Amino acid sequence: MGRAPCCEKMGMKRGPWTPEEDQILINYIHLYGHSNWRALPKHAGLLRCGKSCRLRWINYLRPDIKRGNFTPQEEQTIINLHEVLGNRWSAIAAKLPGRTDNEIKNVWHTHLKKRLNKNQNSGGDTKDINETTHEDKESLTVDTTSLQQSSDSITTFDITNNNKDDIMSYEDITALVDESFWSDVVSVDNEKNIEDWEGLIDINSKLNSYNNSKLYNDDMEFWFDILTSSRRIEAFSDIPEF
DNA sequence: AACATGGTCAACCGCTAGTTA
DNA sequence: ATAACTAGCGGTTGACCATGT
Repeated sequence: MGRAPCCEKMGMKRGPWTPEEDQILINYIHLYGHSNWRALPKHAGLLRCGKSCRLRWINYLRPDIKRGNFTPQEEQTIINLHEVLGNRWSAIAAKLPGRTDNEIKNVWHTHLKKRLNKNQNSGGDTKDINETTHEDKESLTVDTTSLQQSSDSITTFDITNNNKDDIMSYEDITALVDESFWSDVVSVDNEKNIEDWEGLIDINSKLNSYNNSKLYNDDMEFWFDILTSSRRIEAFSDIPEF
């Protein structure tokens, strides 16, 4: 695959955007949209590369951007989604209207990660998913408060083993994350109940596949299987470290 | 007041996936 | 089938600011 030539080689401007540049970009996008980022700066008369324009628009100039501090609910949502999705900032951002992946990433690295580490050291129960233990995998709780923009109610998906008969359905899990995201990585028929593929999942073989980077070249597919199948598998301690 | 240190965040870099010719 | 190209993503950097010494 080829690579687009770097903007600095084209004599493009870099660094912080000026209010004038912002205005030019806003005006242009309002008039013509942004169907082609690469051509946009040229047409708009900006000495920036398309990448830079796109980033500026998405992270700062978009009219639906929500500025200001994150609410405790938003922070909790990030923490919970991060536990499920990992560093998929764009997927997390999709669940936080008005927030950008860059912003969420920054908040995570500057606030939330430290807070979690603190909690961890003081006996807290929230851990990085890469370090999750058997017990952790059995008690992942996802608070989707902010997923429901039009509702004040809190919907919580509890996939603990407190109720072993209550299998988390595929629909439950897909409700947690962006549909398009899951449709990309899950190859199971949507109509099937999770129980239909009980027995098909063998954790060890999946781990082998994962390690071979053949079938599980996407971490989320791997974790999706782990999250769903772990409800059924007693001997989680057999999972090798990787 | 001057300097050091740490936190924050906008922007850049390098890569991959998807699309098109 | 392949190469060229673009959009988008996540990791990283560095400038700026606040706070501490």
